[in-house]
Amino acid sequence: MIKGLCKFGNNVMAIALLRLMDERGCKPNVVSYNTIIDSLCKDKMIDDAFKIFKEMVFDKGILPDVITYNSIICGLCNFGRWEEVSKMLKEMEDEGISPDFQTFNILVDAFCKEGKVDEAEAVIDIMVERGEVPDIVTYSTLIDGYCLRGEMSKARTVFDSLTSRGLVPNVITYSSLLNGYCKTLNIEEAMHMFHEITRKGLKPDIVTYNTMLQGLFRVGRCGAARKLFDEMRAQGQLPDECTYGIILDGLCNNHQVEEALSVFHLVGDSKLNSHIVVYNILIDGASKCGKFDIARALFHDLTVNDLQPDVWTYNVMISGFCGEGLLREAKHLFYKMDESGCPPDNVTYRVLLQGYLKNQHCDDVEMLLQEMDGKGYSLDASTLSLLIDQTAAGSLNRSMLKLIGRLVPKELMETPS
DNA sequence: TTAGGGTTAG
Repeated sequence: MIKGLCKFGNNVMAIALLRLMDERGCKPNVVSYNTIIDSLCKDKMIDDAFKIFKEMVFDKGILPDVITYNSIICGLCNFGRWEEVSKMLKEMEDEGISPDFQTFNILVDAFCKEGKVDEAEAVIDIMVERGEVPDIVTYSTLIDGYCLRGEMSKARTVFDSLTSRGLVPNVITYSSLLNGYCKTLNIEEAMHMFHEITRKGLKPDIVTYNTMLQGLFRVGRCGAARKLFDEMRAQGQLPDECTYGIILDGLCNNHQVEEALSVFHLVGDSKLNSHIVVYNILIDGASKCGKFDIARALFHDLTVNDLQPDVWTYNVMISGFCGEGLLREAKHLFYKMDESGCPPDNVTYRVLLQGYLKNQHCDDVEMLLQEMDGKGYSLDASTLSLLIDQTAAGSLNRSMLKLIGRLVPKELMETPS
């Protein structure tokens, strides 16, 4: 019952049920608590999960087990709350609960997602030292980590080592490697992987198809993408919202915005079009192709269709306004997004700053830099070089250099260009 | 009667 409620995302009801159980003398055990804690962590409500955790331990005197810790550690990892992860690991050891196979896999995954493959490899070493045997998930995760960094030969080495470890790659393993090849634009090798899947008696799933489709669009092979799309449907794989996004984005990036828009209109009033991502892709595509009037119309349609713009939507629109030289409108939207409860992120600042710089709005540049400084944001390499160029050319006041210096992130200080 | 992996837009 608790699990059912959690599954439907109804954590509040699940917690209420937990309390009711307690009142009626049916004491919740560690399993009931774990179910709720895990669900809260998955719904990104990590602080609520902590509250329930504390209630379980301190009020009810129920001891957490390795599953409790794994759920919380996984939730913390997803938020990059590393210090707390270490704290929880230490707490586990203190309580005499050893991290298990899954604890290690969670850590490997977390490091790989951050591109920290060396750390992930180190975790695997510790895992082996402790007598745990890494499985296909562990290594597929590691392959993902290398793919994310574009280190395909290392990803390949891990993949090739699987058989000697007695592990059999599954469709997810293949898709991970295929994804790496697509991202590095090695479409031949990606296609080869794709064919390997069926050759090994496995079946490409929706993610495999989506990944391959995106790869084909990225290298401009729209015809091949079309053929694959037909093939996937013939194989009984139903396109999902991800497929839809990939196709719209693929068409836009291959100068086929008209085609993308006609697909969008053909889909019409369906659930597929009720997703903000779809609008973001089209608004971006239209404005990049110089059809900013269409982008504006789509942005306007959001309110009509009761869709809430997100930070991407605003960024794409602000970028579009800047590209059109409509700085006043860009600035207006920048303030409006914050008022609408959607605070600007580092991309917003980057986009608007570049717009101001390219249009020589020096006062606005300074104001924005100060705002970034106050909020702890930092500059990216390309905006920084624009700033430096314009200061050198005398179009920006040199007094701003100190402020700019504070906004240079550590990574950029270490690699002078 | 609870926990782990891959795909979507700046």
